Amino acid sequence: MSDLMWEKGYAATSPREVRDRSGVGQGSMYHHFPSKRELALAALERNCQDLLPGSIDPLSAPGDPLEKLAGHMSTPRDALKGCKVGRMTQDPLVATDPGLLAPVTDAFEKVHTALVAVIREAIDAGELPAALDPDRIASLLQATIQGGYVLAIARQDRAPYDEAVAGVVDLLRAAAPPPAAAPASAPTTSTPTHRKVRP
Amino acid sequence: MSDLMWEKGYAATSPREVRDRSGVGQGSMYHHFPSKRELALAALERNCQDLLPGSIDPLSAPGDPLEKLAGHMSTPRDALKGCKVGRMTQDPLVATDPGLLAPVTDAFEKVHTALVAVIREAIDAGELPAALDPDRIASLLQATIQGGYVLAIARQDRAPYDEAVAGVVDLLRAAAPPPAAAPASAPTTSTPTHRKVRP
DNA sequence: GTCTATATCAGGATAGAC
DNA sequence: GTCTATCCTGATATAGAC
Repeated sequence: MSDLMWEKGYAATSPREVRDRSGVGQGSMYHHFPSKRELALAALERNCQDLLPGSIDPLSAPGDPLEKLAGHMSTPRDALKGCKVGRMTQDPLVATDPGLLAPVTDAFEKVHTALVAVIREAIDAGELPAALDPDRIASLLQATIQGGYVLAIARQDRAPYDEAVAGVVDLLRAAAPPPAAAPASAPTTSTPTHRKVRP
Repeated sequence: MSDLMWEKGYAATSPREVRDRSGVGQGSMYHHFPSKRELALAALERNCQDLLPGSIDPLSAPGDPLEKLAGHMSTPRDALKGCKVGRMTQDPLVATDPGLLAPVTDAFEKVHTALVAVIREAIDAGELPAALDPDRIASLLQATIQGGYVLAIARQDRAPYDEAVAGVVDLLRAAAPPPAAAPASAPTTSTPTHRKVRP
């Protein structure tokens, strides 16, 4: 079911397909899950768990903040298959069902939080202008990936996905040096625990 | 059908709903369209025509390039409803049907072309660094919008859409002044017809 | 717990009167 | 050209044997 949700979404996946692909009888499935919806919920939570560590852990690891952001964007992704999690937002049955949408909301929120932390590190390190809003940049990075999938599928070609990702990394680098301020000064309101001075 | 495609996608829309909403008999529909697919194709082409002029015309109009890009991003959009066109890419029946996907491919391509032209103008005008790749930035801008919809629906809140859009505009502005080069020099390979010198 | 067989209903399309 | 009535299939779920 997890795979089928990724390939075809929730609404378009039938119990029959689940049975065929899993080799399990129809009755067994309904013995363990009261309905297709509950099965989908379990599958979705599993898909979120599959993706989250790979997204969040590298961001939490030590390393140069801007490089971590670039690395996050460059993580290999199958642009033409779409996002296991993000795709659910376009499924009308999922988007209108708060219970099914919850794992999706949660997954995006967790990645957002991790991104914001790294963006703050980058600002503190003088790699990004202090005038940038970390929430905006974090949402932009997530949107770039999700939107990249849309463009890639629309063209049946991963090129626009790669372009968008490369574009936002280019822009981050182009925006990098705060024109005149000294990198190590101008502290933000938070305690500068992970401040990092560029040479 | 156009409305239903927007609200629920293609696969999730039944002929019965079309009949109910339009007040037309089932037979009438099949008199004009041989199948649901042909009806959907017509509806989709109509949706593309609805959106394209509003996206492209302002970009082709005269005006400051960077402001045109910012204006394109800030065009009011119903973030929680998703994109009439982009949403189709997540519908498995559409994505696997070249005939249905064609209008979508085409619409994105046309906006991309218009964006690239304006980005070149901005570079020629010295508003953006010449090192930026117009195709990348154009794909990034489109991805930001499409991905913003995904984030907004995931959170059932338009805030992340607005953040992403604001974020990319912030980055464009932050990247703006090419550090040291004279704005009016360093011509690109194309004839600089619409060159614009910043004071 | 798993299986096959079956019930129920909606999606998609057709028939044929008007 | 439009309508109502109807057909066929597959999606979802249940029954009940093993």
